[in-house]
Amino acid sequence: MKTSESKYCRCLYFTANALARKTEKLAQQSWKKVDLSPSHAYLLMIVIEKPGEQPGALATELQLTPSTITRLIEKLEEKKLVIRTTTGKMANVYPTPKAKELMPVLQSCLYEFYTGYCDILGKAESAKLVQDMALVADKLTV
Amino acid sequence: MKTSESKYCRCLYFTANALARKTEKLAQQSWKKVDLSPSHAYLLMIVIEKPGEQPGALATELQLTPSTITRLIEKLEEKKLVIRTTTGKMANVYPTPKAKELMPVLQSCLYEFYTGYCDILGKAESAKLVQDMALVADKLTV
DNA sequence: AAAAATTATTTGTATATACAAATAATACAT
DNA sequence: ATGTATTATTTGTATATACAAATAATTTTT
Repeated sequence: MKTSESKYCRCLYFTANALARKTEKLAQQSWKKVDLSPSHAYLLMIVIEKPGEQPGALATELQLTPSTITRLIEKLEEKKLVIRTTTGKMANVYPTPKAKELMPVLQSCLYEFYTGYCDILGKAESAKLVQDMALVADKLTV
Repeated sequence: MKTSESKYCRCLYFTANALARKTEKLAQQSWKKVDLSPSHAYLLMIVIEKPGEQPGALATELQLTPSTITRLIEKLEEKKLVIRTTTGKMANVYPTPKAKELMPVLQSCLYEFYTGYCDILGKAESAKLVQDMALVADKLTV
């Protein structure tokens, strides 16, 4: 079945969302082996790479709202993968040793995901699309 | 602020989702005046155009799951914009007169949304992107 | 230095969507 | 014709995300 048969389904809203749902599903597969959703996995990788970064900065980096970051961190904390220290109004998020040990597996999940879609779409084509989408997302930022 | 500063944020998953969130927000603006979410509005327009279509077919057309369609229909029913008739295991969804009257406004919302992003992105460029994304979504369909 | 404004984070609640199970009806096989 | 399989829809529940309000701390103004 071809994507979007209706004339109403040929617009940016529809297509962007449909593609996001498809990639979400694909990514979920790739990170299933570490029992993390893609969002949790990306956040965790950033925290491992930049220990102590603040929720607000993480929100900016991941283009999610602060409240969403709080929710993601809560779950990673439950899983003993990060800890939060609060000094004043600021919070800092650090990876636990358990998280650091997990890093190679996380990276292999990322690699698997990446090669998975490159196999289907072609490396250059998917890189181009990612770049175009990022550019458009920037332009649409109010 | 540029989209995705982290090296982890340069992949299909991240970019597709970020773009989808941006367009979702933009679309919400456009349909606010009819007090409908973009998904509800698109579904309603299809129902007006193809009265009596079944939930399963609507799910296929909108690339959403049947359960999501049920939920969307429920809300449109509450708002007296559609009615559902159930014959046997099948259901048919019809627009109410109220919905038909609303159609021109819905189309003007769609037009506003469309011209809104074309103004920012360029008509040809956005058409190209939409086409590319649809193609990729198709290829990623398992 | 006290009051007001700003900033960072969290919490309560809401929306969009999906998965899995339940339900119900039709079609198929024997 | 009866039992089995298939199909269409709905329901219960879960996830991802956001908005608005609440909280708490820092900075600015007076």
